[in-house]
Amino acid sequence: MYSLAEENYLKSIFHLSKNETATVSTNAIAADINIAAATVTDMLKKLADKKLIKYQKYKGVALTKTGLTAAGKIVRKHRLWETFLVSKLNFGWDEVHDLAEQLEHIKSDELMDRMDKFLGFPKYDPHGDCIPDKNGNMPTITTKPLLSSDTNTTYQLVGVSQQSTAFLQMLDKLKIKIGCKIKVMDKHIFDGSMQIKIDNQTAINISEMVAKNLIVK
Amino acid sequence: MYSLAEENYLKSIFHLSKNETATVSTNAIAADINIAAATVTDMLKKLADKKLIKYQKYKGVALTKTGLTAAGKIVRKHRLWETFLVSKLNFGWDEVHDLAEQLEHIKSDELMDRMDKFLGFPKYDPHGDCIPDKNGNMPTITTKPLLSSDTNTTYQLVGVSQQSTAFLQMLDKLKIKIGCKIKVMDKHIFDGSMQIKIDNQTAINISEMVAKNLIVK
DNA sequence: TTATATTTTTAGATTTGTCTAAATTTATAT
DNA sequence: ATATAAATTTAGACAAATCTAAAAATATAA
Repeated sequence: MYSLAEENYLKSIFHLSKNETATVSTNAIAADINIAAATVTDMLKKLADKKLIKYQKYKGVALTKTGLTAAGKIVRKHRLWETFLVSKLNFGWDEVHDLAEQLEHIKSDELMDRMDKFLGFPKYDPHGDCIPDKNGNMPTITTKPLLSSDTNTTYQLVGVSQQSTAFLQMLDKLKIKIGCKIKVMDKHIFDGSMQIKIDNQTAINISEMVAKNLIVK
Repeated sequence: MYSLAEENYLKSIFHLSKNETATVSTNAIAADINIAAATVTDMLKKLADKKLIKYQKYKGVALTKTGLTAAGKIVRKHRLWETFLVSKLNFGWDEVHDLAEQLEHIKSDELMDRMDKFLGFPKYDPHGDCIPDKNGNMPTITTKPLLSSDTNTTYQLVGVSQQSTAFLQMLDKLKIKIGCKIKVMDKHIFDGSMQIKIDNQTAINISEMVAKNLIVK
């Protein structure tokens, strides 16, 4: 088992290395978790001793296989807890981060497996991010909810994650069809809604609910 | 906010002072939370400085009003989490203690209020112990051990005063559940055992040991 | 009531995770 | 290419929570 501090470093390295394939710098970690760079250096040595990261002085770090699955398991817990808080306790999706940050450190695989089942084995958390499997592996999916997409990027609609008549009829009205091109113009933090263009037509506004259920690549 | 360690001391003092009205001894706390007596002394000074306990060297401690409600809130969280684990995630009532011991330290009143609502505002946890209200106050209810009950009277089982796995498993075998009706048919002076009917089924015999640990109203 | 045992506290040390300030290494710019 | 800036590490310190061993206070027993 890892300490609370160790888990936070692993998680930070995990998130920071997501975009770049390269190594993560000491300062980046320090800024991310709000801790002095000197402290980070100390902890990196400790994590390297435990074979959780590859670390060379002044050269930055990367997770080892062990470190990656350890981090993946923490992220899994975080995202399952967020899903629980939103879908069962009716928290807003913008209110659950700090709480999940505490809950993710609860030690029990059994608990999370039961929670997973209780929630109906969700694939995405309330922000549209993938939930890693019980071994900490991030499912390699090239598709994702439009909700977690980047502004000013064009995607293709490959599916929807909801079959209700009301939803599908709405898509018809909006001329949103499987296979169409969706360009994300703007995202509003306030209510999760976004401005999009369908096949280069005039921009329309869709709610968070809709964006969450459109699966794009 | 109190540290994890502080919360554990408060909880321990709370539980230990439950029976006796007198003060709690340093050694009793040390034994309860498995920590050296010298360490307990240090922490008692700290808690006394914060006005959470009344403490005089060599004389033992008692919770102040502030300390009592602080402890009550922790106990509330513990018992709400146990209720959640058993009633929503289908854990056995004998499996949830250690997990609740972790979860009770999550910092968020909002979370517990929502959980309380989600669970339907339960009055008792899975072991039949009262759940304190949101201000940490323990409801005062008139309950007693079945052992001190009257013959030919029907009671309702509201709790058990022992948490050992052996005991809880035995109750499962005997189909004795929290909330069930217990009619006292006969009491044997000789060995303290008694003849009872559970929910009007055929009478069974239980030992004094068992009768002592069943709390009814 | 006085010696012995038990309980509690004091004193000093350790571990973990953090800090600041100074030194060192690497990167950047002229 | 070398001076300057930025990033990183080292060194030394600190707080929280713990420990062991020894001293002091309290309780018990002959």
